This record gives sequence, C-alpha cells and structure tokens, in this order.
Amino acid sequence: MSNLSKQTVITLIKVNCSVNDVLSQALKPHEVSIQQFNVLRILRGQKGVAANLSTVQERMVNRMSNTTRIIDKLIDKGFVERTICKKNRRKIELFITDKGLKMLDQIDQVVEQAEIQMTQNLSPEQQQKLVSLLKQINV
Amino acid sequence: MSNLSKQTVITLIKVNCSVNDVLSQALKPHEVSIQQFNVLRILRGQKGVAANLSTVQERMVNRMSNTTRIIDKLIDKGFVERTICKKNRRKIELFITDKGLKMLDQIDQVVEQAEIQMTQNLSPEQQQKLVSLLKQINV
DNA sequence: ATACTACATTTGTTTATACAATTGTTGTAA
DNA sequence: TTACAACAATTGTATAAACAAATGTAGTAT
Repeated sequence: MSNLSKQTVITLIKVNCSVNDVLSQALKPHEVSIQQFNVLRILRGQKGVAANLSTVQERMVNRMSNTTRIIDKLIDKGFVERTICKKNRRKIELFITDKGLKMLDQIDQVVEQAEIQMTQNLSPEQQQKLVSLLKQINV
Repeated sequence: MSNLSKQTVITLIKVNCSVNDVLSQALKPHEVSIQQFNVLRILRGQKGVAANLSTVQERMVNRMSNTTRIIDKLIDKGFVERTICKKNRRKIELFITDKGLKMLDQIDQVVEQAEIQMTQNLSPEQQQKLVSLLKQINV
C-alpha cells in the first residue's frame, strides 16, 4: 500500500532530523560539526597510519561533497595534519594530532551519552530488529 | 550496550542519507528541492485556505531555517502566490497556484514510485514494525 | 497619544552542500 | 621524449541551512 511506503519514508526522515539535531547540539559546545567529528573518528581509526583524502571520503557517513574543506577546518583548529605523500605526490597524507585525539575522547563521551539516551526506549532486541529493518530499505 | 546504540544511530543516519539522495534525484528533473516539494504539499493540503508563514514552518518535516526564501523560489517559478493578510498586516497569505498544483501532481507520482521502490523489500507488517520502532527513538 | 512588548516576517551573515571545472601528478603508448 | 589518459586533490560557483538581527505591525498599559 503506497500510503504505508510514504509513512515509512516520512517517519524515517523526521526521526533522522531529530537525531541530527540532538547530535549537532551535543557537538556544538565543542565547535565541531557532525561531519568534522566523523572525519576525526575515521582518522583515529587509522591508528597512526596515514589516510589519504579518497580513503576518508569513502568512509564518510554523509556524502563527501567537500572533504578538502572539512579537513581545512580541522587543520585550522589543530586537530589534523596534512602532508603531501612522497611516493605519489598527487596524494596527501592525513593524521589526527594529539590535540585532536584529546578533543575526540571528550566529545566521544558526549556523543555516546546522546546515542544511549536516544535509544533508551528500545531493548537490545528491538534495536537489532530496527537495524535489520533499516538495512532492508532499498536504495 | 553502548555499541548497539551507536550502531542503531549510525544505521539510521546512513539509510536516511541514501533515502534523501534517492528523493532529491527523483525531484531534480523537475527542478524543485525536497524542501520546496514539502512546502507545496503543505499548501495543497490547505485546499484553498490561505496559509501563513508560521503555519507552513510548523508543518515542515525538516527544520524551518528559512521558509521565506524557499517560498521566494516557489513564487519565482509561479507555483505559489503571496499576499499580505488584510486582517493582520504582519501576516502573509500563501496559496498554491494552478501551475503549482499541476506540477505537484506530476512529481507526486515520481516520489511515490521512489517511496514504493525503497520499501519494496519490506512487507506491510515489517513497515509497520519499522515505523513503530522509529517512533520509539527518544529525541 | 506614547511607550513598550509581543508578534510575523524578512534580511544579513556565516557556514555547509552539491557539482563542475581546474590544477598538478603519474603511468603508458606511440 | 611527447602526447595523452587517468588519477587525486583543490578551487569555483551556485544554492541551501543555521542563527542572529532587523523591520514593520498590533495590542496594551499608562
């Protein structure tokens, strides 16, 4: 039934809007956007190994659009370093700095609290069910 | 378990990103954005009764941000008319035009197809379950 | 009438998104 | 070596989002 499809999609969009609001409000005092936060997490996940731009882009949750400029902001704040790759001068090498790691540890907690708070009405089984249903959305 | 919360939230955000992509791609040939489309639907829902700006804002799925400018675009395209409310000159009265209605009928079909296509892997029962789980997200 | 507060919308400004075009680099075929 | 295609990142540009500030209007108390 088409009405049900519409309701499903609209509910998904609305809930996501609210979730985004909660997350960006949680991040706001730390002056990083959700996108910047995600890039920092990706770089931390490298555990010291350099990441180049295309790697970061592939792993970003939201579409890339302009990863260069997101990283520019993070460099301005001293959270990320960028150098030109010696083996292939077309590529760049990105690292998270100690300052970035420290900041990330702080906001990780804030974000985690927000995540837990948002999902607290759902049992683990319900969350697993929700994730599995979401993954069946056909895009 | 906090990891599960994180997975739930991230899955929701990712799926929503993809859904948004599908919808904006579906709308693109018609040169209206998702936001503009939503405003048009709200105005059509008024069934000829004027809507003022705050009414539209309240009903928008995504946060308002700047409804004035979204409506400016729709007026430029001839889909909406705006007049000053005679009873209260602070308010405006917004109507969808015939041209707007016609266009909306066309893209309604496109959007509906996209919605059906995205939810086709889910049975009606599964969709209802999904909607009910989404609504339990605490925001 | 005057001043004041609240209301409804618009405007300004900064930052983010989307996409195309450009720059600089590398590898490869002639 | 030269020319050319492919690659990796950056820059340009137009549009949208977020939020604060400003404009204009209405109602109310003095």
